[in-house]
Amino acid sequence: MRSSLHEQSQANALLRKLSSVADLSDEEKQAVLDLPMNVKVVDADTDIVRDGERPSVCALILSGFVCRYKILPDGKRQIMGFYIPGDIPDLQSLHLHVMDNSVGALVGSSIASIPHQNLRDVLRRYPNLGDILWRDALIDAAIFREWMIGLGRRSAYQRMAHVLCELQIRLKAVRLARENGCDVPVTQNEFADALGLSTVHVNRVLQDLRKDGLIVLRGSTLEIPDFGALQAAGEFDPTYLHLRR
Amino acid sequence: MRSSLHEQSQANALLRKLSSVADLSDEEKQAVLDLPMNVKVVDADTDIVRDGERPSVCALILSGFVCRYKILPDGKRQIMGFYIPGDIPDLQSLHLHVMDNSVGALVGSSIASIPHQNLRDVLRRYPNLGDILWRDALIDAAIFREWMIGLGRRSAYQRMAHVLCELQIRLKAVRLARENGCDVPVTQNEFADALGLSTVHVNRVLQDLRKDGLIVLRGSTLEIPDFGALQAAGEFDPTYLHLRR
DNA sequence: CGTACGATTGAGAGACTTCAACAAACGTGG
DNA sequence: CCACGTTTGTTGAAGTCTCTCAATCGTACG
Repeated sequence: MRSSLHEQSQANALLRKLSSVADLSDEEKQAVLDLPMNVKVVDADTDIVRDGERPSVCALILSGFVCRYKILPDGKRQIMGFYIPGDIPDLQSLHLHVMDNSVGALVGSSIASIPHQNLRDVLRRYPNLGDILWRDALIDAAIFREWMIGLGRRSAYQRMAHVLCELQIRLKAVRLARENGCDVPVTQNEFADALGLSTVHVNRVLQDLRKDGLIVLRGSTLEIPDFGALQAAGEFDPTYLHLRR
Repeated sequence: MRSSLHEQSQANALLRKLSSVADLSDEEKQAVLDLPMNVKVVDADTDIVRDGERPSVCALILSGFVCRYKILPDGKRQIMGFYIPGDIPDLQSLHLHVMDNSVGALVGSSIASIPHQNLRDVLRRYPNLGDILWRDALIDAAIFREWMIGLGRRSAYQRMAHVLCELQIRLKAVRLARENGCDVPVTQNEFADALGLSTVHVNRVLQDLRKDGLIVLRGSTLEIPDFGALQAAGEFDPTYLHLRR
């Protein structure tokens, strides 16, 4: 049997995520559940896919926390996005054969590999499902654009506030956040590489946000006492996430 | 008749573009040519789609030069990409109903509107064509990522060199560039908003690039005497454009 | 031939970086 | 369960890339 109870609960991460951006019929849901998945557990700081590779599977995140990044010739790193359970950070490999960036786990994560071929078969059979995944890829792109805006035109303080709002909302959409906070297993160094800043400056900006009472951050535990205030500080408008309702 | 000779030559812009990233069968080509298109001419500095709108058509660029941008609450602008003939800058609207950015013409341009419904019908009928457009959207996203890298981790000088390389290669892919140069109808102010810089600094960086013999730029006419040198200066690696061969 | 937009220049200011050191937290083995 | 090493966070000071302001210059077009 393809869909053991165990695998179903795993695929649910994907269903939960897809449901947060679109409607699925029961038949489509079952088709997703029937997708063959090879689960593996990866340690923190381990690559899931590497720049230049030509994957034949897609990686669905079941648990953990993952980022997309690229290392420049001079060793600098740019993190281009964070990915959470339910996300498929290398969905692009379905149509773009060579990876132009790497994907790595920030903490121990469990990852399900879905062969491209099976995915393609299902999408041909259920075109609506294809549209939903396409839509998902477009939301990914919308997030890139929003980050570009931050990198190009927002201050360090705003950028940090913005990314924390984004993570809170995205985690909440898949029920992985508390009402006024969430778990953000991202080091200051990683935030720096995501926000185009130095680690030192990230540290100072976080202190400012704390001083202003916008966040309480101890280790990876983030509390947001007043989301509206943080949102205003970061000019965060969730439209770009294209969540339903 | 849908496909008059005139319209065919227009749709060719799209075919030329799609052919630069994937293979199309004759039947698929004809399906593209048969797409109904409503052509309009827009002036420079005119919006084609606006942030917040819910378009029911996609805009195919037949001629001209277009950018995707967003205005921030404080009036700052971030340009998130340049679009050239053959591009469909608002293809996302097919699956993302609300625009989260605007698209505007930088110079007088002619734009063909293709109703979503017709596009959807063709893509259902020719799933391979759907994959090709999806692929195109993924390349768009890859360009966003590359710009993010620039904004986050590259110097102003590198960023400028990089964007000029990108434009030259993309224009060449649709036969709109000379062997060692092209026409770039972008003001220094617009480059500034694209690269996350001030106009003044763009001006100085351009002078540096000229001084170093990497570019000859008079008005909108760009000459690149030694592409390899400009490429090296901007750390430009065309992989992310996912062009064929 | 004036007007307007884009390009250019100079000078001073500011946000963020780099370097370098130290403190705290964490995990792991004895 | 403590000791120790490694990772992560914090602080200070000096430096720099890029910005802002504000004026001037060039040039295309009506």
